[in-house]
Amino acid sequence: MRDIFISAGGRLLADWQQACPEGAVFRESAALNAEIGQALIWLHVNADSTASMLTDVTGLLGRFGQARVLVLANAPDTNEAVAAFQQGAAGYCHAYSSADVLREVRRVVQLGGVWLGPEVLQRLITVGRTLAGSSQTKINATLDQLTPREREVALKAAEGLSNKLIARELDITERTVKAHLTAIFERLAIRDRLQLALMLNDRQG
Amino acid sequence: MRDIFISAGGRLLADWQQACPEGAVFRESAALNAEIGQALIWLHVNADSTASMLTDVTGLLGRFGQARVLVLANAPDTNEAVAAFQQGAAGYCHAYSSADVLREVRRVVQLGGVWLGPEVLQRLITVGRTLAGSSQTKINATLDQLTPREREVALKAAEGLSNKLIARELDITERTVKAHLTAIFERLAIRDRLQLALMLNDRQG
DNA sequence: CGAGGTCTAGTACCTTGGTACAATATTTTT
DNA sequence: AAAAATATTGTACCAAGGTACTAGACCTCG
Repeated sequence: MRDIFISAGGRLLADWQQACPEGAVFRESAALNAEIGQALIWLHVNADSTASMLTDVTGLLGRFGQARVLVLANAPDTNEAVAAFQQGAAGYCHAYSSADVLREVRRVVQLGGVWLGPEVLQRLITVGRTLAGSSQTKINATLDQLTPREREVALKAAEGLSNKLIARELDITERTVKAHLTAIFERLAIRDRLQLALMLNDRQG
Repeated sequence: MRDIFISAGGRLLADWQQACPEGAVFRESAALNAEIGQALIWLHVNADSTASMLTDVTGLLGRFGQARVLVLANAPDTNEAVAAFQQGAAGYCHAYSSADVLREVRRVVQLGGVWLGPEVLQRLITVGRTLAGSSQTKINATLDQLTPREREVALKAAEGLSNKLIARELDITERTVKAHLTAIFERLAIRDRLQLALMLNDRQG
């Protein structure tokens, strides 16, 4: 797995070079255009550019689906770290980490894992899991507004089943399915089954 | 917040009673039919019934959106615990936990938190986060199969926008949007935009 | 018992989504 | 330079989704 560093400075810090002797450096993410395959992209950012960092992470992952992106922060910040992970980053660590630490990070990420520092870990447990929970209860609160039969129809529609199939599975006519759906849409104040699917399948919190 | 215990035995263990003097017991989840409001449901299960436990958790949450479900396991198992949380459980602990532990669990859950034992915690971090990561890369791999323009259309369609709106936003005709979508459906081997939304919005791993 | 909610369903109609069968221009790849 | 991929659009057509208006059967609650 190739190591690619993206740093405005355009040069490798000593520890980076020690950890990844083969690493290549680019000044900006836009400079990457070739076929890089399953690369490991180290994105070096400084504290005042969270927004652009996030854009870069999503951008890179969008362009190079096989790659994994790691963020190297000059001034690590837990909020920024959480944001980075939410964008799909595979790791977030101090830019001035020792070569030993970097090698460890590299190993974990290369094996398909995600590298988390202790503070971030703590945040992800509390925030992340709380959000997941609240998301679940939000979905239940949504379903709560519906009658039992409507719930059945709503769940099947949100899975992507057609009216015809739902009708067959519930042993009612397609017309009745439509009746339920119309009621559902009105009660939940949404337009169509796609909105319903988005409401019921959204586990982001 | 009322405490409701569901246990095949139909009686409270000593420690449960000590932790929740007001707790009511039922022999099965089906017995619950009244309006229970914001209850705390303790679901007692034994090791050989993971499947039915999960059904009960989802069932209870479906019927009582306001309630929070805790699982009490005779023989705690990490896999089962993870499964329980994925179904929306707010806690998973040993059925023979001491009253002190139960009170602590209760407090956390009541405050909107999720109670995690140390082993489960470890699992959720490694497994949970890895899955989240792989889910993200899976989405990127999906988008990778599309041309840049198709990606734009796909993302907007997955957000729930109509063809007309997508056309307006991208400043092309609705016909062109349809052309892109047809190409997208064929390449991803799916039937319609709802399947697309499910593919691109699924963050479950 | 009557009011209201739930579940069911018919007919009719309109809108949206998706496909078939094209065609043209531009860019990229070979 | 030729071939292939990409981006655009047209006309036409059919299927599916959704709404309007309506209505009977059943159940629960005051």
